[in-house]
Amino acid sequence: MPRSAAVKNTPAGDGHQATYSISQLAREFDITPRTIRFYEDKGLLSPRRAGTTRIYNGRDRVRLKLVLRGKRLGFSLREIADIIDMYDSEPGEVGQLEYMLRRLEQRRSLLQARRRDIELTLQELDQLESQCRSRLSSMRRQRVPGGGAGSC
Amino acid sequence: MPRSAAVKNTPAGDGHQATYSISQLAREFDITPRTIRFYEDKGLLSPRRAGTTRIYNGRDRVRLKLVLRGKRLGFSLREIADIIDMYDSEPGEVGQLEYMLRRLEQRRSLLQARRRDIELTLQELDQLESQCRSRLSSMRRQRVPGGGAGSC
DNA sequence: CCTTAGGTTGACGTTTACGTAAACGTAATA
DNA sequence: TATTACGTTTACGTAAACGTCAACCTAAGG
Repeated sequence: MPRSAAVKNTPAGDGHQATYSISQLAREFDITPRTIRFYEDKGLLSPRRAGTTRIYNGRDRVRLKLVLRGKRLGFSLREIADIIDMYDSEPGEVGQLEYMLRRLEQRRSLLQARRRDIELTLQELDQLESQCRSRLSSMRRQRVPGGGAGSC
Repeated sequence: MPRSAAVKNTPAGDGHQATYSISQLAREFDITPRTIRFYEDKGLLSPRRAGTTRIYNGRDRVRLKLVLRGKRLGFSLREIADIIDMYDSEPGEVGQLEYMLRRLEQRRSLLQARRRDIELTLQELDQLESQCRSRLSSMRRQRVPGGGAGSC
């Protein structure tokens, strides 16, 4: 045997899903195993166990991805847990479904507001950049046009 | 005199800018005075003083607005300080300007990535919502169509 | 004069999201 | 057999971003 069955176990054509070790996922998403265990402690993940060792499947991996995306968007782990749980909650009764619809609507408007924030900021970056460029070109017209880094 | 010159001092037509007390700003942006002082402590604000009392002008208010927008976008106060300082930094030399252009470009791509995250999430919300709705309608077709809240 | 409504500076407490280290088990490899 | 690489739990440490007092000053109003 070569010395590593790593990267992805049982990706074969049979019924088994691909599985991952904690450090494989950590490497893939550039976080530490500690972080992944911490997320599990907060109820965001619940991988299978082989004895004491954690084994993650494709669904676990997707959940982790969602967690990290939520973090990039500035949500707390508690909020993320709430959101993710909506993804794979069983239907339940009518009241539950209506409640969920209301919460989805809240999320939507919040995300739209955030997107608006981003677009405003991007516009301001554009302004700053053009100011920068015009200053630069006016400076270059006046003095030492050959300076700067990379010219040597 | 009525008992409050509050809301906005000297908004008149002379040279003075509008000024604000700390609690006025706190109310306007729905944060506490403590938060505003904390931001000052971190170098994000530097209002004028009348004796010991802080007095904020229009520019201070705009800075605070930018801080809060940065927070909504998930930036740390240190990052926000770095960004905001670019807004009103004096031109400086060519190297500085080029450095600033590179940082602007980094910010831009980061914000674009975040916007992409948001759009993905919004799409998923759409999917969830339509799943919800179809389940709801199929449930209503089968049983007690007159239920729910607000019907009494 | 006393209260009330605002302002100030410490200073310690709290929550979140991990980092870091100790102490241990296990399986493959030199 | 000893090392190396990976895994585990438990526990304490920490940085960020405030909250929450306490103790004080100060101008306006009844």
